Amino acid sequence: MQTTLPLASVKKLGEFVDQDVRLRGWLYGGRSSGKIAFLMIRDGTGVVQGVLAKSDVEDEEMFQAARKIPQESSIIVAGKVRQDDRAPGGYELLLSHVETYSEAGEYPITPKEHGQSFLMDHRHLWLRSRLPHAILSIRSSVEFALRSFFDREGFTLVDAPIFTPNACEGTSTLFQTDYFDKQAYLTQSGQLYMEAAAAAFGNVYCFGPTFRAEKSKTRRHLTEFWMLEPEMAWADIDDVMQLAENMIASVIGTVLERNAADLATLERDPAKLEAIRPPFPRITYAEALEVLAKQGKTLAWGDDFGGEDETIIANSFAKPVFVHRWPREAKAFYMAPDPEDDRLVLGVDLIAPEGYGEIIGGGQRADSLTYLEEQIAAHDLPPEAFEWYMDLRRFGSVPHAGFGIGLERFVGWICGTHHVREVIPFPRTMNRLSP
RNA sequence: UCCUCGGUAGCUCAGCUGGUAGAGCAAGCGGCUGUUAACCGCUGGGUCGUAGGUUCGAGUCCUACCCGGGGAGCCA
Repeated sequence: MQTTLPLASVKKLGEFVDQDVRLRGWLYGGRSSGKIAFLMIRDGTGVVQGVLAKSDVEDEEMFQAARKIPQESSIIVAGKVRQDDRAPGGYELLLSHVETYSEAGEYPITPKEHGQSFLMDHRHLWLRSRLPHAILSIRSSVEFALRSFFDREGFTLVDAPIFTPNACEGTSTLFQTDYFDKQAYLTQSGQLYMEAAAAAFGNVYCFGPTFRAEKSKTRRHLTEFWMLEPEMAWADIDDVMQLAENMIASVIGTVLERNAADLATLERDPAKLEAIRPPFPRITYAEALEVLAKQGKTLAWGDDFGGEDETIIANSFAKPVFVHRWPREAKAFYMAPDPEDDRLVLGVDLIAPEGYGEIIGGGQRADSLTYLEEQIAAHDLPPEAFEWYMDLRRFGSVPHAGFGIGLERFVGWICGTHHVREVIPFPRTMNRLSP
């Protein structure tokens, strides 16, 4: 074949209309009749229909061979790009040459329906299919948009460690591992490290995998998930809410701009995302209890919300909703006390619309050394594990605040997926460690 | 850990009050010049999750266990 032909990609076919090009990819599927064959060719950037007419190819042998190429074989083709409304995507390739680089065995994922479990067992192959491809493309945009947003806002990326020496919020949900002659744990959160970094750089964030050994089997849980955690020095709970809503609006704007085709593949209505503009509603924990009571769901003061409660609250608003000022017992030891009500701490959660639940948790951190010492004792935590953390209050303590956003819940909401395992390339859940 | 639903061909499933295994798709062969999860014909394909039990006879009923889906608690 003529290797001098320009190499095209499916995404850029529009630049080669009426030209002969080469394309390298995989056979996604196809149909054929006696004298014409349609090959769906996938190259990673998209899928294009190749049309192979018996009269157009170099010899009949190539036509007969091309009809029988097994699904997902890697192929190199040549042909003329043509605009045609009959083709999905608007362009098709009038093939003159089809060459198999590596013939595939019997491919397990067929065009018919499969169960979740079967597909996840073949996740390494399932990634090639349209829906996972669209979802993971959006995930890539979200990560890009998050980093861009924080970079524009003047935040410094400071990577937090994955191995941590001590159980900071109880051991039951931590993965334990041997670390030479000691025990180590996989990180649950980079927050305490970000508090240290904020005193060095001002505004910082970390972004990486975190681990929870919770035996949770729900559509919102993974044992390994990605979390982005910004932390700001000289900041309070209101700064947290403002940063969070600007971040979410910015990311959604990027996805709407870059991934319109992916959202269409997922049949996700962009109008629901276009409506997500700041400011988001802000209600206190006490007000949230009233919202629930009006819907006939009465909770005692101090109770945390279940998944169903979060959905009721979310459905009462058109946008994501902040719930702030929580009972001290419901939140972690490092939360700053509310100066106006000592039963409360300055924590804030953001509940996503449409039942996607809590996607952000954060708040203002306690900056008083004596208050923190009391809280560590009250929570029965080993004080020696927090010596370095207490140093942050001994050497120039400032009001500071931050939050963590769960990437998979965020992407799941944007994509409208049923389960968070669909939005991470290789999910880790209680019952799945491979592929 | 608890509650709940499920495990039958490569896949998705049907299989009635117990009577000896089915469909569609996939695969293989053949046909068809505009297909969109193409269509038409033919062919091959099974330790019914595992181990016991009841019965003349178990995919079907009983017991235990294993595996998976969904949910609760906890969380992002």
